[in-house]
Amino acid sequence: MKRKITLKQIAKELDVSISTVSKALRNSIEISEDTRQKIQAFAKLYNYRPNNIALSLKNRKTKTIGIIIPEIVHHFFSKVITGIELVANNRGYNVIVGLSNESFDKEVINIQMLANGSIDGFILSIAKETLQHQDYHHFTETINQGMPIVMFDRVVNEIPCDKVIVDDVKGSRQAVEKLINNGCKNIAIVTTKDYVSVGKLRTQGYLEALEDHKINAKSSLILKIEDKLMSDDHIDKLENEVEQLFESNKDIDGVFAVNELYAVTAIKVARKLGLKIPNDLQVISFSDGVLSRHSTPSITAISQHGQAIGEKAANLLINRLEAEEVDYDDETEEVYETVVIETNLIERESTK
Amino acid sequence: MKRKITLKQIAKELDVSISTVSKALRNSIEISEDTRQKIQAFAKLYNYRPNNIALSLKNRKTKTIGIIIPEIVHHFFSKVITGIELVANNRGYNVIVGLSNESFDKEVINIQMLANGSIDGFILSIAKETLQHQDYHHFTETINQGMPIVMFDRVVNEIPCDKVIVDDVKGSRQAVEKLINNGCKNIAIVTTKDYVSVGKLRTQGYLEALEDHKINAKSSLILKIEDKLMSDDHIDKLENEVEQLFESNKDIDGVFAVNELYAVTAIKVARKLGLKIPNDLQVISFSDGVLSRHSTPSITAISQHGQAIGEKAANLLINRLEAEEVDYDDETEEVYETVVIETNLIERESTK
DNA sequence: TAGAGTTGCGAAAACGTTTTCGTGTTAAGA
DNA sequence: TCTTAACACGAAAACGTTTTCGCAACTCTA
Repeated sequence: MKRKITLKQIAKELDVSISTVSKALRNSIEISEDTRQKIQAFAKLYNYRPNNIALSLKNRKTKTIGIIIPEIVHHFFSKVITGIELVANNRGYNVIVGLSNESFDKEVINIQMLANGSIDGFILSIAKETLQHQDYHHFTETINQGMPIVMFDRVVNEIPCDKVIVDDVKGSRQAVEKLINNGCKNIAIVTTKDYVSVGKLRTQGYLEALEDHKINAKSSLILKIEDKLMSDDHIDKLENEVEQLFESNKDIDGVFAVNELYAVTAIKVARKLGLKIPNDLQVISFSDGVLSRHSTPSITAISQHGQAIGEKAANLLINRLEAEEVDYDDETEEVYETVVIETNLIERESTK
Repeated sequence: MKRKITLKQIAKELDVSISTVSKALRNSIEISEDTRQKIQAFAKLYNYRPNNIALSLKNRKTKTIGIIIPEIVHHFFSKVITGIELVANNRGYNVIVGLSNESFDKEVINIQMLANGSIDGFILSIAKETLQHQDYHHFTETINQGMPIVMFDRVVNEIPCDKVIVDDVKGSRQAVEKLINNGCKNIAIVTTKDYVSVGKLRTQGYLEALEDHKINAKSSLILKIEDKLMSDDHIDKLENEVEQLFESNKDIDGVFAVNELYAVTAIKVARKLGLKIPNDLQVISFSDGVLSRHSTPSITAISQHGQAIGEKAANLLINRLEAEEVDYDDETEEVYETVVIETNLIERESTK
């Protein structure tokens, strides 16, 4: 087992100085054709590659992006990572992933672990617990130390950084409009409690769509699920709640679900109650994942374009990182961008 | 915007030497109580944290694990990452993720990018293209340079490294046995072409189960799908092939699918043909993901325990990394471990 | 042949740590 | 008062690079 070879070792073997080796390998004209070839041949033979850590230390940048997301077993988030990784790799960056597990503490720890030189900047989506605490000091501290952050999806306005979001309100409104245009008269929403920011926004979109069409929202048609029920253990509890919704509102003919799981659950319950989809009941889901595509019937869904979000976020971050190099004028007030990625509705079998 | 503070700056401010600062912060008894407190207070005030890159360079280890997987938008792989991240974090390591996209070239590039000092070791699952090429030089080179690798799921025997796998053959055999015991007489398998290693193994398990029960395998009941059809674009092509299978074998009463997508497709087609599940047809899927759990009917599936695989792989790798430190006796022949994670069958509505 | 310019290479600093070793000062013991 | 030990701290090396600067040894040119 041969350890990785270094400049120093090459220099010693070939009886030249370290500087000469370095220059020769970078094709400096300072070095004579002869020595250059000799050194390059030797380096190739021993498969020399410069040590990344040493380079990072010298250049004071790591060419690595830190990603922190609430969970990874999730279609949307993994799509985003795919997008980030794609452009990061193309632009010569690596990605290092931390999971917050929706926990505030883990989020803080992850950020601290990475913010000490390991990475050049963050791309992240905020943990639910953090959103509840409304404690964002770890973000501001990081930014104050000169490390840029790009937030996506779950963002908060008070933090000065670039953001990439989908227009949850608009997407939801379009979905509900679709139901209305398809003839639905009693449209229910299955959503989360309001402290989940996207849930709240999607509910808002639902309400706006109804209002636009002069339909009175009925609170009995708004089912707000406790977020903890998302876990697979409580799936029957979720079903019960949805079933109650249907039982006490026999006239429901459309359902807007703020995520895929709520959508499939609604469909499952509806079927159990003898409703035909899409004839008796039409369903649209926010989030276009594997469930929407492959369950039967397939579900009309709002695509958030996770990969595009990831790509955009990565480009924003890298642009900022590489702009900093030129612009040493630290006094210029930073101006941040918020990019909205358009959603679109993918029609499938669950709507007419 | 204040840049991150360094030992040097603290030393300068407090008019002591760098060594003193370093020692004071590490609570060395060499430093007097007074100076120690003064330095620690100052460091705390300025929120000093040692620079990870400098530490990595000095210690010649990064406390970072490189993960390379074929894709991340995939329930199994993201579960594995969750497991890896969990134990890595607990043991003080970060994870850096590279995606091969099933491409040989991207796999090689990713390994080279990370193998130059960025990480201490790899956990990876081999890309399909690499398996076809049967070109594993990038793995052996990495190992020869003293960087340990742990492979999971898609492994190849000729590489000397630790491995974590599921027993695809056994799991499949159990699934098919379950179908047999449930009274199925004509069990079809929907699998991949043989060059996909796990597909081949799962087919083997199917055949073994039949043989064990003295049932003659019929080639007409074995549907081998071209792997490219996994992509969402070719979903109807997949459906056609499955439909043909059913059409030309009206007596099929059980299906073993080597992945979730094949299973839901089989169910979809069967329903279209008027078959009731599980009465007319029972279905079992390899891989227990979101589809098995949440489609209707829910699908009996073989769980591979992705998270457990990730945890085991991470522990194997870190154990090896930390063992190396003690054991400087490089001449001892390395002995590698292959851990088999038991699968188990999760019964749901698609079987009786 | 002296002066100037070119060529080819090495020394050293820097990035931010940790750690070994050395050293000056003070206190204690004889 | 002298020796020794304890104490408190600093200098420097090392990790592996890149790059600036300096300096010999040439090759021209006049």
